[in-house]
Amino acid sequence: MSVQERKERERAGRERLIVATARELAEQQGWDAVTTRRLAERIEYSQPVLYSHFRGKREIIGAVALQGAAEMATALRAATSAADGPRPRVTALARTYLDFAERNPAVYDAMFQLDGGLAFAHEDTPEPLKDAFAALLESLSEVAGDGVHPALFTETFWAALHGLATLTRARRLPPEDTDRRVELLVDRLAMF
Amino acid sequence: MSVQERKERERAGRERLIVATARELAEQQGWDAVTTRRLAERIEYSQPVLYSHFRGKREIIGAVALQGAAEMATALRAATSAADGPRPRVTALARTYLDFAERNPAVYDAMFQLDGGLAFAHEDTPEPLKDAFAALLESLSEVAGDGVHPALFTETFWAALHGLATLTRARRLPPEDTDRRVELLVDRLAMF
DNA sequence: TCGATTGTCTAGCGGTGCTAGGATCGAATC
DNA sequence: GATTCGATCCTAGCACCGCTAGACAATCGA
Repeated sequence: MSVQERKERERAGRERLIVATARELAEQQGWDAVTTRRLAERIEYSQPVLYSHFRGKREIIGAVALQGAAEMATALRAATSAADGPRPRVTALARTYLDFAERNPAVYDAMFQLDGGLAFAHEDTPEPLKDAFAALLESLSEVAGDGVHPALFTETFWAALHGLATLTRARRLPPEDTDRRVELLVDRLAMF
Repeated sequence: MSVQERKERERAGRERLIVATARELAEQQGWDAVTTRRLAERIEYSQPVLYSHFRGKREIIGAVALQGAAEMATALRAATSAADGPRPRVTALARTYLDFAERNPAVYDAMFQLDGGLAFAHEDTPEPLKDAFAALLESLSEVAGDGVHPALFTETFWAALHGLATLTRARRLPPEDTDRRVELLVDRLAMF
């Protein structure tokens, strides 16, 4: 049994290597640069090895997305638990979200822009994605306001953040005023 | 001179044909299906002809984006001018925006998701893009509220709409509650 | 009618995601 | 310790991509 176990360990390790390398390459040079050939070369295996771990490039993107979702959830919870009171919590949440998107553009793309073959807002949504949404919900439900469903409020707030994140990074919005936009968003949307 | 004029007319007509065909193909089968080969085949010319009109695929996307921006500006102005009072105007604006995005997903992608080689929020931003933003600004500046810069408010409101549009279409948000999210957004963000 | 110019096409480059089929290597058996 | 045999991996190649060089044909002005 030990031999099988070692092989499985090695296999799992290589899978992690693939995901980490894809992520690294995507952050360095963009997802367009993440070709199966380049990826294979970087992990020092041939292309077909990738396909023994993932169905295709799409699934590799999906794996990066899941990793990112878990990290984002952790970051959001760390930020909100360090803040005192509803208003600072929501502000911290928004800032942390946008900060994550800015610091990890490729991961953010994998999560929300690219097709990673993942199901969202669905029963068979992968756990990390549900948990990231839950992290948003935890801090936002307390400021949803009377008669507004917390999930609906969270979705709307999230959409606003997502819009800011993507439009800013795609150079559709000048980056200088991000803080003021966040302030406006928090002031108006959240009910303290 | 007449001969030259005729040629120029024909050339302009063919350029319109290329843009229209690219748009049609993108709406039918997605931008991935818009390959230079397929596009050339549909307009019944060879591939290199495309490159005598546009520098490359990117510029074709950009042309579709500009067309879309002009249409969106028209649609927004039509909707807002038909509404009476600030609140109905903003509601109509938001609904029309999301409706446009839903009805013309490929065009919307060309405008805001894909790289069409266009400059945004910049002095040499193409006129249709500036005008589409102006259409938003016209209706939104009256509800920005005291002490809030109209442009900043418009950017934030736009970002929220953009987030709703993209997340909904990417199946990150369930489409059923769109109207309620819009209602929430208008109620909270706009100051009547 | 001829030469020049314009316009268009064929063919091909280097790249993409993905896969079939053969070689190789290591583990289990005798 | 030799031998089988199955898992593992790689070479080679498919059809497609965006883009372009260079040959060819049609059209124009003289």
